[in-house]
Amino acid sequence: MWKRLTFPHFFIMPRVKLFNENEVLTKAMNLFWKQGYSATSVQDLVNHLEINRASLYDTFGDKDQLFKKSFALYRKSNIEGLIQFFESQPNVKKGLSELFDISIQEAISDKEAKGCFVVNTTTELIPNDESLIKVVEDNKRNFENLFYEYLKKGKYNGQLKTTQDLRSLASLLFMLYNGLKVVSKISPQKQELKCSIDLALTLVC
Amino acid sequence: MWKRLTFPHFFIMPRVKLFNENEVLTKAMNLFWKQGYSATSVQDLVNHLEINRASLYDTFGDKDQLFKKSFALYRKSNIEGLIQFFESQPNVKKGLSELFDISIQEAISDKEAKGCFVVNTTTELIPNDESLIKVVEDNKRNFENLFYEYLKKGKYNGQLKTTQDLRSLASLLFMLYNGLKVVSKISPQKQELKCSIDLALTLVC
DNA sequence: TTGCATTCGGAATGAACGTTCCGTTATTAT
DNA sequence: ATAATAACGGAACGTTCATTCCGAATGCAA
Repeated sequence: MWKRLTFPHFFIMPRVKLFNENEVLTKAMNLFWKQGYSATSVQDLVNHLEINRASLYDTFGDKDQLFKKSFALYRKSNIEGLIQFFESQPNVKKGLSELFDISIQEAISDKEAKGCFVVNTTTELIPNDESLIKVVEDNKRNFENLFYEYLKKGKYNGQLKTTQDLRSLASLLFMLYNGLKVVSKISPQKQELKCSIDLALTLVC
Repeated sequence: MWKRLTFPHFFIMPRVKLFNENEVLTKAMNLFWKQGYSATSVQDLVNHLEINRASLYDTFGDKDQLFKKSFALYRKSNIEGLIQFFESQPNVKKGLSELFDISIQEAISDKEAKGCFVVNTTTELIPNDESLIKVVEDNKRNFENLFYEYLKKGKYNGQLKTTQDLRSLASLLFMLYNGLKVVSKISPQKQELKCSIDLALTLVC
């Protein structure tokens, strides 16, 4: 951060940050994701982020703000990842199938079994934290719209023959996605999860 | 609680509890259900349960044990409720439809939007609390088995014509149930939820 | 080199945490 | 009435909580 004085030839360049703000925010995101808001203490954060207490407060504000920035980072990369994925999958039926397969694979691979940060936050803090309600509603709308547009694309190019209401189908897929993220924390068994999902995806035909 | 001395004609009946243990446990269950484990302090419990701090510790042990007893009470009434419900619904297709309808209605009616205690606990404490893993696994198995037996009954009495694998269908229903409980916390809108569920239930035919 | 803005390490803050303890009160069989 | 016992109210325990503060260290422009 620079401070520009009255005379433009007076510039003061103080000591620079010794850490990368995005890297640290990612670390915070992973810790909140794993442990939730309440169970994560500032001391936990100081330990895992490997920055000073004061630096944490100077850079990110208090615990609340750091959590919200971490949560925003997660949602952003989640949504952007989904957009990119759909763009990379011209076959809608195969794309949806692959999307859930990847989710299952991620759930199995994650030894910390963190599940989904949005799902975890929803069940932990909604509706007690009013400032988060709009955020998760918005996230839901975004997800469902992406599903809907993708389904619509498949319908119009003839890949999907279904006569079901695509809005309902989109919100069902979102609901299923949430359910998968919960069940994955209980028993992350590939075959069982895959059978359930494949069965549900017979609705997309 | 009695203490029987050596000579059976010496009985001592001390002051009795001034509260109903089950009523208090139900209150604790509702508070943990609403707020989660970490966000609920012992002071919160003392306030809401309207019993003394010492009585709480004397009767239920520490916070951990009180939580686990509350959680067990929830699971027990949940499972027993499901068993009774299925027994009261001879028509399997209609029974499943009604079950989810009731869940949706409950979600909309609950102004506290507590969701499902098991789902909330799973996302908050699994897998960080090892002692709970078996418990939620067991709960999942119970639910899926109840779904499975109910589906099997429908299949054999001719109500269901589906050729799908009933085990997969049962675990899909459980996954869907979990998803519903999450989405209900975000936007408890009857019509949207019902459309999604009805669409999914076309798989049970 | 000097001066300054910022980071850093760590102590310090007061409040809240879970838990324990104790003196008092209440209940019941004798 | 008395003795015995548990519930009760509330203070007190040591710990951890989120947050603030301060002196020292650091890096950059002049």
